[in-house]
Amino acid sequence: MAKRYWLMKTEPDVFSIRDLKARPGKTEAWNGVRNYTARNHMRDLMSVGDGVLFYHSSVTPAGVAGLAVVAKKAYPDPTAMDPKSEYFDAKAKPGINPWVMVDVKFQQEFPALVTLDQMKQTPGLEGIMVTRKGMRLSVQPVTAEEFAIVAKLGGG
DNA sequence: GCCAACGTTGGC
DNA sequence: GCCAACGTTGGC
Repeated sequence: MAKRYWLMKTEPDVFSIRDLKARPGKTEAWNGVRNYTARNHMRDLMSVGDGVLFYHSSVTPAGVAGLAVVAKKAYPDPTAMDPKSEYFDAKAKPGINPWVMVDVKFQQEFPALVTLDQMKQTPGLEGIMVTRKGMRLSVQPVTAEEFAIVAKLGGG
């Protein structure tokens, strides 16, 4: 399958690019996605080697903090079946757990955040989803061109 | 199956 | 903290 590119959002207070870098193998399971569109992107379209723009949300400024890569294709997210988890979903049962996660591996942290505002002003990024008002999808597809432009802005 | 109410996201 | 946008829920 052809390599694809993604933007994945996280609140850095919860999990940041530095947390990813500090993980064993610099790899983390991307659990807690509870939106069907985002789930479908992970389950149906993501493959090992896909590029990831690692986006920090709910901070000022928000923006892409670095690059990562998909290290394992989608598999069941156990936090959905853990009553003690904040991501628990009563609909999830063994065998019918609707939620999946992928593993994501650290590639690089940008020297400076590529901010939302910067992306809005950059030619070639007119269509990137994250700049659209009200766009809150946590796993978004980006084009190879958009990925390359953001990587370059980040100094990657 | 429609759609209003509700809850959440996330930039500002 | 505000509130627009949007996804989900649930009554009908």
